[in-house]
Amino acid sequence: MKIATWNVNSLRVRLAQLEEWLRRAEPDVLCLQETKVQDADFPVEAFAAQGYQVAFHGQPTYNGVAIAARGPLTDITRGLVGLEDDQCRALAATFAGLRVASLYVPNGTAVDSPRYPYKLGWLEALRAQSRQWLDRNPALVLAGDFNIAPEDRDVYDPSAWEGSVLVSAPERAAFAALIAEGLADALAGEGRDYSWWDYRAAAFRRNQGLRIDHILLGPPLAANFVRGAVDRAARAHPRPSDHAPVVIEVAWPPG
DNA sequence: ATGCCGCGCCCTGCGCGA
Repeated sequence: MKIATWNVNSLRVRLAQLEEWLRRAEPDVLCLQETKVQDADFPVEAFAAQGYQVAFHGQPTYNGVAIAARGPLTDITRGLVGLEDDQCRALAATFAGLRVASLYVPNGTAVDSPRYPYKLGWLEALRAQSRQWLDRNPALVLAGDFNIAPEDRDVYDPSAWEGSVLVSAPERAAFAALIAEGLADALAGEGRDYSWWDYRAAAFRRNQGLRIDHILLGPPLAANFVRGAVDRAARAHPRPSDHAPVVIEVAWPPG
């Protein structure tokens, strides 16, 4: 079972790349973020042509999440329980016995921005929602753009980033609280790599990146983790997203 | 210190991203 997540930074702009990438990477389930497409305009046929069923939760201009899978997606839910949010940032569905969530955690903008407490509140709602999901089905996958670099080794220049948004202590504490619910950061060990590089200042060429896109696994999936990696080739593509896909394999169903 | 780039949608400049 191949599980992937990719912040595409506009599905419309990246659709041809994504179609090519699906043929090459062959994920069984793919979580997308920053689709920036409202539901009426979602390119369902492009996915169907490659055998993928889709669920999506989008709005014009900003945000937008989706899940594509090689099989039926059931029990689709939008948003997070207990959180009023007019931004389309969370979508969950059940596929092949897995509970899969595609997540676009708010950026926060800066630690002194009004969007920063919104980010921390959003993360607390995600933690509470994850507790519920795990209690219902421990085969949980949280995949997406978390907009948090969990440790200094996930940052190309930790001293330059110290205390700023994406690395600040409260954000890292919120990430740790998610993990403490019983989730494993799939690429915390082997395969650990940056997942985002700024478009500006030739950041990708200079490998000035951050690891902010993550796949978190519930216990039965973490126990059957096989391998994982960041697909840097996608970031090297002409006119790329600023994020690269994260792809993992788990032995699922087990045995 | 700022912009460096890229996206969307219209204020084709500006907000936003990370």
